[in-house]
Amino acid sequence: MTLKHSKQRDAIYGFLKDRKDHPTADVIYEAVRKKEPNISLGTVYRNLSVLKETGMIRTVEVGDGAVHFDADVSNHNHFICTECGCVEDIEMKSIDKVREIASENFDGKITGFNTYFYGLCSDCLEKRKA
Amino acid sequence: MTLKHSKQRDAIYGFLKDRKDHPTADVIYEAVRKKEPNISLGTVYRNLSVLKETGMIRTVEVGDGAVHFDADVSNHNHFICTECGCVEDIEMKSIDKVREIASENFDGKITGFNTYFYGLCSDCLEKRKA
DNA sequence: ACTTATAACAGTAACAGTTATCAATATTGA
DNA sequence: TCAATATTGATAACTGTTACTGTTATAAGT
Repeated sequence: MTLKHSKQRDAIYGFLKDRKDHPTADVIYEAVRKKEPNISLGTVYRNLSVLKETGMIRTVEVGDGAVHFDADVSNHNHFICTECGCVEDIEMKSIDKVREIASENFDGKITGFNTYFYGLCSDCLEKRKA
Repeated sequence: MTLKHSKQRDAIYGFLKDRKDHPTADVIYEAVRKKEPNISLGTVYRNLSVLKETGMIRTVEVGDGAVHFDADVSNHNHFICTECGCVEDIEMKSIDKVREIASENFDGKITGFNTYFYGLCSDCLEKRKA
């Protein structure tokens, strides 16, 4: 199945790649609709899944029921605020050490991992102090 | 809202605490039905959510669309096989170091984290070799 | 440019997991 | 035993997502 070009897919990826938050399919749909008013929600889901398969985007499982999407496929992890639900990137040098530690105690083969951090984002932390 | 005792909740927790896999609500429902044939799926969901709120169980977000449940609330992490989808506990001494590393590069407050490991479980690894 | 093959589309119905509603029942404390 | 209310079973509703269908857009060959 060779990919064909489509402006809908362009619009979706174009929107996502400028983003550092991690929108859901629904948010992406509403946003892309401003450029492509006739786009269908099904098209958004279909293309997000194609983009994921081709490795252009990744998914982030926040645990709120919906899947979030991230056009930054570099090796990084995520922080989820338990108060406002926002999702932020979190940079960690030396996190790859984690895989080594885990592999020592496991007899299968570990190919990758995701770490999700929970807590209060700096905004919510500020609001609590006030 | 003070909790009242219920045999349905007992049955659910009783089933879950003997388990080292991480069943979904649906699996729990089918299993508990053998002891409590009249139990409703809604009751299962309701009690799982109560048990989680009271800290007796925790949820595991495997990323397969359904929420998995774990009666082991001790500090441990999970491995998800990308082939068969099974979920296993993974023991890691010194994983708490991860939080420290992450906190250094983040200006909110990190209260906890979950790491999900992906790869091939020992069974699937064996099958591939054969 | 015209044709053909097929990926992608919009629209919508269907689906899975979960939550909410509600009248009836079970548990608790007085 | 009685009243207060948490819990229940049954079911309807809701949400995020996927599948289906007839139509349109894209790419490649002529």
